[in-house]
Amino acid sequence: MYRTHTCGELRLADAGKTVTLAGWVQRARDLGGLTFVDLRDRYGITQLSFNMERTADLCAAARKLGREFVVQATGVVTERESKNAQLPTGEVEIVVTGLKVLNTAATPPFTIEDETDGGDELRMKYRYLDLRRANVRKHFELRHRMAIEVRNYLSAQHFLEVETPVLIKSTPEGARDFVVPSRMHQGEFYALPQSPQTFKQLLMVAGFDRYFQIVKCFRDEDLRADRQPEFTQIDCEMAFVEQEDVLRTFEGMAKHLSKAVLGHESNEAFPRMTFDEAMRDYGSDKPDLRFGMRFHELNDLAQGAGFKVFDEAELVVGIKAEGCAGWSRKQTDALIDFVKRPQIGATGIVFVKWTDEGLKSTVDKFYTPDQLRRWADRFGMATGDLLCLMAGPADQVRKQLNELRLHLGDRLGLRDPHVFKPLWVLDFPLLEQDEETGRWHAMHHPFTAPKPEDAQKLLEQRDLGSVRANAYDLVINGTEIGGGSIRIHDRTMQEAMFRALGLTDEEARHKFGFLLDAFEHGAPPHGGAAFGFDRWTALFGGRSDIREFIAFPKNNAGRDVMIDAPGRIDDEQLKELGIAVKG
RNA sequence: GGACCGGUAGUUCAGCUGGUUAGAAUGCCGCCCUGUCACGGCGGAGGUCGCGGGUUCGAGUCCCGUCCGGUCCGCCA
Repeated sequence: MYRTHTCGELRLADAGKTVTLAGWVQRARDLGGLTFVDLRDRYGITQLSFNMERTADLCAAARKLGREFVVQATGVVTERESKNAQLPTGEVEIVVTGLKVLNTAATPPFTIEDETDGGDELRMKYRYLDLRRANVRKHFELRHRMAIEVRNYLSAQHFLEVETPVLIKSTPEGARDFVVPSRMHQGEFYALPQSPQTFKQLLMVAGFDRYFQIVKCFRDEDLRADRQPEFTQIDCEMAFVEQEDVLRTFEGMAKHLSKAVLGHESNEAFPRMTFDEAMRDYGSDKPDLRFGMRFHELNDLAQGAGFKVFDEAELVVGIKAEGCAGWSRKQTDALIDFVKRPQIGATGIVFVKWTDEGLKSTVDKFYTPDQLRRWADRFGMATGDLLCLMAGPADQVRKQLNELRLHLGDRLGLRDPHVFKPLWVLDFPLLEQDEETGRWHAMHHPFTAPKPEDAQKLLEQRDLGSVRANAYDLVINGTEIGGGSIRIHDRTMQEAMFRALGLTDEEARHKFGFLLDAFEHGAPPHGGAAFGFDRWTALFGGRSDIREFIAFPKNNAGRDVMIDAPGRIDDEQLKELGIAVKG
């Protein structure tokens, strides 16, 4: 037997017991006649004590222990002469009577401590050492609790967990697929699923009624701090439901997770906003509602005064930064620099500040104090506030002002990671048009049903841009946590959708014939949702980088720097697969 | 595909408008120390300044290219 107890459980009440512990050497402190060793495992740290007078040989051995050696120690639990209140086990120590080195260890390249000296690159290369750190491990404990509670909730709601295949067929709609060559069918490829979408719909046709799965999904697209090529989704589908049923079910799940995992309890219904409202009031389809700064449009009050930038703009819109009227020229210039960066690409900001001397703007020569007064009224402005106004093409300027709003939220400390503000965004457009090619793309995915009142437009392929979908996103703190829709369950409608997306009937049959066929065999009305499990966990963990919550993540170039993947394969393997690689 | 930030000791970093032997902290090694817990004291080793080219009397420092890491835009049905 390697151990009788873990390193986190012994207390004063255990004094006198003879125990055996096993773990890693966190640190050894050699005081000359006395040596202390902090022994660490997943559960905590327990101090081992060695005394030169009583057990000289053991003490000598303890002095030779290096950091991260794996050792087994037997001894008597003893009350400490000087206690450590910082440690749960701090009142006791093990007076060691037997010590065995189970394995030595090279000096680690960074310290295994909460405040490590290791940079990201090293931490990822030696991820197995990084994961020894308590504050990294706690991310996985959180992830575990989240998964357990998702299962608890959904199971109680009669959802059935079903596994769907990972080797499927490429359907190049939307994201790029990862493909896997087939040895038995040379020249043919499987694809890894971007989501189990069609399979879960088929499970509805199968009459499973309610399905879920915590499942890996794959998308061959560029990475971000919150985007990995393989990620985990809480994937759900329900039969015989309308949008309201789905929203209620998953609002319930979000509240359950919040309560069970974070201890936050609330009976308040999540606020709801249509896509159009979100874009108009926040310039984003995922507004961060932890703070205000709602957009207000000023075309009617600001145009026609001879200020060309405003007069010629499609939209004049602004936000109010409370208490920022005292900002210096340098500070406001920094905001202008921020929005002028190529990533945002705005041309500038017009400021209006309300100080003790009254309203003052950077465009005073075009507007009377009375006019500025009317602007101020629209924003509910008070002394000390600062207005930031931007103008330009509507879509563009909304997007730019959204960036400025989030930036100001950060600067003013209004985005507290421990405050959670959920929001349902509803009524997304079914389709969006590619500006260059003029082609229509599904905004959510091609299985999303149009709103019943817009269904005729889709069937007749007219006015496609105005077709709304029964699609919804769950947004928390400005992060898209998940989304879903009521699906098409009718062959004719699904064919109309594929046609709108520019697929010929033949292409549609070739790619999705199995689904179209299934719709002719008694497909029930159904709908569902999917949630980004990594993102949700990171959010509850107060972080925005999902890599911190994935045991072995990829770097920003899609590489696993620990195992050095992707890598080349042998010529022999290539030959078996019938694949020739250039270069 | 694009923009920006970074790369100097095992590690985290400093190194000014170019200047002679490139520093600190920590880690590591050695010696000392009987109540430490970030133990303490003394001593020591440790560097192709990512790589290549250029400018210059002289480059860690300036310029060009390149590689690596990170953030973002595009992309992500």
